[in-house]
Amino acid sequence: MARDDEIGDQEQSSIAEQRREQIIAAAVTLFSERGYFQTTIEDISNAIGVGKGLIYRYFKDKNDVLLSALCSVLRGNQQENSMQQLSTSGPIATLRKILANSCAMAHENTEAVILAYRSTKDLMPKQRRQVKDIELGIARDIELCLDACISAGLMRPLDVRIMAFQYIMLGHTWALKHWALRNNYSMESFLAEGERLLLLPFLTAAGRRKLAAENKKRQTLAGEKKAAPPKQSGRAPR
Amino acid sequence: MARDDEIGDQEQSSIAEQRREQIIAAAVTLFSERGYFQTTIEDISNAIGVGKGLIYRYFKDKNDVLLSALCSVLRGNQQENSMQQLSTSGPIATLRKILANSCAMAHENTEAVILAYRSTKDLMPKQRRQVKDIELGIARDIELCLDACISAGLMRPLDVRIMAFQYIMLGHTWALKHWALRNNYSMESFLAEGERLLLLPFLTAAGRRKLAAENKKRQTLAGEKKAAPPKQSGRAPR
DNA sequence: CATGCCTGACTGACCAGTCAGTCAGGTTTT
DNA sequence: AAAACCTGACTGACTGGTCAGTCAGGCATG
Repeated sequence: MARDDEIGDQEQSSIAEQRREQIIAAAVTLFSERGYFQTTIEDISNAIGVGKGLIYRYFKDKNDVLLSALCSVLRGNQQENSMQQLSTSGPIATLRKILANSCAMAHENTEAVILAYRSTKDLMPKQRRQVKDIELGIARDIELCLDACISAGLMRPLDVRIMAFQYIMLGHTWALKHWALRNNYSMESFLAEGERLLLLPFLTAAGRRKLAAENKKRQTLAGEKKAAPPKQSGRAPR
Repeated sequence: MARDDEIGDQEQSSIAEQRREQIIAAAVTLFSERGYFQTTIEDISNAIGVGKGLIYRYFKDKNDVLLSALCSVLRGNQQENSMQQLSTSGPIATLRKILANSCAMAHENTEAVILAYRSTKDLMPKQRRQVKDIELGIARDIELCLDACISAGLMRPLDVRIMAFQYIMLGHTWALKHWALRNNYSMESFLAEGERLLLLPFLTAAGRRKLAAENKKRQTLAGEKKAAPPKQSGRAPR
């Protein structure tokens, strides 16, 4: 039915691989909305208009669907990060990009982030390990970047492991506490305040100079593309 | 069977109220361990050595048990905080106490914190509101304390709402990411680094003086009770 | 014997996972 | 080119099992 009209942006060729992706996509949506245990395999198969039995051609069992869904979610933002990890711009720019990506990702996939916190424990221990290793990988990347800033004299020495998790948690907080924050902040203002809390205070004089220079450059370079660099946070009225 | 031998430390008089507490305690433990959907009502009743039907004398249905369990968990640390909110010592000391309580609570009730993140969505919308209101109350308390610090000139102005959630999330992070942090940090070293990230950088000169004075006083006052005030974080080897 | 705490067998709904069977498309044979 | 044959993706009725919630009856106490 709707098989041929939505391919084209997919790089995966194999038709079987496409089905797999399709199932995972539906699973992420449904698990996010209703939770793992309140979603039946039939819900998933109905969502993509196939029979129940077909799911079991592609996945061992329901738990296997969950594992794939969670991995897909987690890898979603790991990729975005590591792509630009040792980017051409300096380590401070990279750090900012990490914060920005983390928030943007949490903004667009709020439900998926929540799903990860909700359902990781429903996996078997070995699968849980797998999911955690992905997150550790993300943390490691951030640590490297922080280390780079510190040894370049741009940032004061600090515990990079804990700071890395603070960086990760900034985006997660935006997703997990959206019910308390969304009314009062835009994602941009939240991110700006995040930088003010997790980046600015730890820069050395040199680091601050670098940051200012980057801001200036970006301002001139981008011209009028965006009015002003985020400066004031949108504090809530009440 | 095991009905009479474990009462006595309970201050609640009504025998019915005691049963309720007993059920909630068992529910918190079991839900934490296995999750809401993988815990049966019979599991709970067996855990306290009563029949299944009895649970329904005290709770409308299984969901009602979950609500009570979650509220019990959340109220656990709200109380501890607000007790000392407008404490006799200054607002900075209070702020530190909030961080310390948050971490200590997360340390002792790791599973319960995780439970809250896992299962709040399994409540009905109205009940969910209830749980969130409790957390908003906690945030409000912290905001007040931050405001007090700022208007006393001890802390530089910042967005107190977001900072309040950073404070809450510090403890939650200790619980949620314990699998990555517990090997490398003691709760004390984590807390110390937390202060270094979320308190110290935002103090004014006056604030830092105040903090130093408090540390000194506590050091002399407590004598040799504890060797040194936390100074170096225990960064991990690998 | 009456009151009320308590029990656990029972019911009905629900669902993961299975499997015999269908059918559209391709390949070989005539 | 037509007929016979094959393949494997796909279906959905079915099974076996689980569990929330009920209720008739048990037991203890006053």
